[in-house]
Amino acid sequence: MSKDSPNAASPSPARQRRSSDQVTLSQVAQAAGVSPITASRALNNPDKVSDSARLSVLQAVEQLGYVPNLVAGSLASSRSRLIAVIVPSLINSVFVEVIKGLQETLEAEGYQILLGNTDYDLDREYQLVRTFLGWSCSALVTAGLRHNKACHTLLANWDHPIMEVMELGKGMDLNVGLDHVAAGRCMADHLLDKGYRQIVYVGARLSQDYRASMRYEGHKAVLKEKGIDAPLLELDTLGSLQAGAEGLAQVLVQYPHTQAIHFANDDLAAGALLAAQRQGLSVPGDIAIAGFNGLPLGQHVTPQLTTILSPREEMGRLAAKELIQRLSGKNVYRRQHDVGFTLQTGGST
Amino acid sequence: MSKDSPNAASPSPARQRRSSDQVTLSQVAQAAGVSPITASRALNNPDKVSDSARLSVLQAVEQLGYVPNLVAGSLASSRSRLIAVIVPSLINSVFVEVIKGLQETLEAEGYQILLGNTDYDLDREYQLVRTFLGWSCSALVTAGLRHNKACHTLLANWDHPIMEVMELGKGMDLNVGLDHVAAGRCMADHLLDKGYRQIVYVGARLSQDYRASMRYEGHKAVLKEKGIDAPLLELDTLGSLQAGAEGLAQVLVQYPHTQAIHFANDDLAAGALLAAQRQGLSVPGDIAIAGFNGLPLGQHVTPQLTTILSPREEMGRLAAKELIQRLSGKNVYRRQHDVGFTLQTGGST
DNA sequence: CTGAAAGCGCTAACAG
DNA sequence: CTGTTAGCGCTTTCAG
Repeated sequence: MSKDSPNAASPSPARQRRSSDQVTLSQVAQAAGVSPITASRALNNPDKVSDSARLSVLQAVEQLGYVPNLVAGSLASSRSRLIAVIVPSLINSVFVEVIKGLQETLEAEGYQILLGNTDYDLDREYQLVRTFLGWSCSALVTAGLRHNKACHTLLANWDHPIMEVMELGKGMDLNVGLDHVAAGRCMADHLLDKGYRQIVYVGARLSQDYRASMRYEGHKAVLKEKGIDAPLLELDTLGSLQAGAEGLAQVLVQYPHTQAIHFANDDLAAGALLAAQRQGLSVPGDIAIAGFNGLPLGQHVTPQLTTILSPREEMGRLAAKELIQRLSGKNVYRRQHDVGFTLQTGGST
Repeated sequence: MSKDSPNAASPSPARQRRSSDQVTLSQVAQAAGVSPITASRALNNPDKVSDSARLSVLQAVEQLGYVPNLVAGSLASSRSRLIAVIVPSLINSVFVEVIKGLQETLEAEGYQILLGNTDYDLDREYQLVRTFLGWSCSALVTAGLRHNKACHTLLANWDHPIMEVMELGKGMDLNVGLDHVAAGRCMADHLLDKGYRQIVYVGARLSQDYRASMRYEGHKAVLKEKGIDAPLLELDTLGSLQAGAEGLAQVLVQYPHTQAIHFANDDLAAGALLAAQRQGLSVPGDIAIAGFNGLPLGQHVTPQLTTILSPREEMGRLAAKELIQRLSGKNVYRRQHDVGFTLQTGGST
């Protein structure tokens, strides 16, 4: 009268589930002549198992072609080794470089990246965060410190590490980035040093790329301190070489006496520089051009682009290292890391 | 004498698991006054539930701040809405553009991307595939048709869609890409048309970037047909503007009579073109330069770079669409899509 | 349209 | 070092 007897007139009828043909850990254990939990330990905590047990388990794994079901493991342990990474854009190479730094460091530690793209939409970010929390991610990385209210609430109540990268400020947990206002000031200082007084700041979609507008704030502050106007030209197209060329054209029309253009990034700046070249304008003779990011491109155009170099891959690597520290139980304090930036003076100013 | 009585002297002592404070679907159901399964249906199959039930469930979700546990759902249903995407590099913007196309299409359908980077290492690819299969991914996308044997076996026995992108050929399942040999032929034809006869092909790490070497094969075949030598210069550094500049320098030394350089990609070609500019070499007067990819950069340098445009984001979008078709049960046939390429003639040749 | 029961495959907790 | 037991939170199956 065993409960499991197939013929028993038990109240619960035999209910079958479509069992996938996947090899399970129990099968491995059986083949190895140990209990499932020992097989589990042989794979996840090899030290806590005898050599002979470990060996026969590994052998059985090989033989049966066992692939661990990570979903089941995560549910049971409520740990996933999944790291959510949320960026506003993949077109902008800047974020990709941060992802690269994150990825090479995290993957080496056995973490996997779950990638989300908000397209600069904070509501989208909230949706992504919800989804990712549902995957019991071990940690979450977002580009930027700004979130909508729902997202903020959700994250504030989440008890895993949160890493906010790119900019520096009052974050939710961990923070690795640089001071964009200071970067804007730095470049403005440089342009003033060089003797330019008629300076236009050109950016693209600043309401979205608010870090670029922080740089403009720094830029403007410096000029205001000297009593100099800081006109702003905002382009409607995304930052790109093409947009930079258009930016140059618009500046020449709207502000004909301009001596220097401070572009929000190197894509725009290089686009303008190459366009100037095509039009026979001398840089910096007719007009000086500066950018931000320190993309390789800027170092290969003639004249070399004056820009501010930000350590993007390094930012990703550092963020990943901090997270790994946290996830291994160390470093429980909130931490903020300023990765800094470097003014790179080229011939374009 | 209830089994669950906390004071019962039952043989199984009360074993507690650290229950996370997470709100569960059962709690939602209870708050809504329905059974868990009805709550589940209200969220996943809204049509199969009465309006009143759906409403009270959604209300309870809101009130309790319920976040679905996707891990548990996946385990129970063995479906995950996770798509594994494996690329060989994130530095090379080409793959990022494909990812972007995939991502915008997949995310719109509620799929999430699990990102892996092999660094051009097929063993690493195998490891990633194993891990990703463990997540019960709904489908897998890899860049390229080459896998090691273990990986091939694993994938051959996997019963979910597999999409191989970038190149065209005999794939495992679905395939979206372009013919790289033909692309190489196309550019070689163009260079011959223009009257060049001393042509060097310059690539970087061709054993890794085997698609570039397929293009070289096409290039070589065309030249051989005309009885013309097709010297190859292989750089040891990764493809970049810097490497392109070095490539130019090496060609000028090793093959001083060279009339044209066919570079494996636009990064190299643009790097060479900008370097030529700095050195006062005339392009194409002193030396002609051609690339591959159709990066925006090539259209902004002077002279414009002759290149072959490949529709990368489009490739990602198409791949995603095909996968979605397959995942919704349609389109059960093996499919191959040639996205083609376009010769873009610039002033550099 | 709704519900009860039975797992998905694995690991935490406890006991030997 | 090894095993037993009981879930993780959800969805499937079957039955109303």
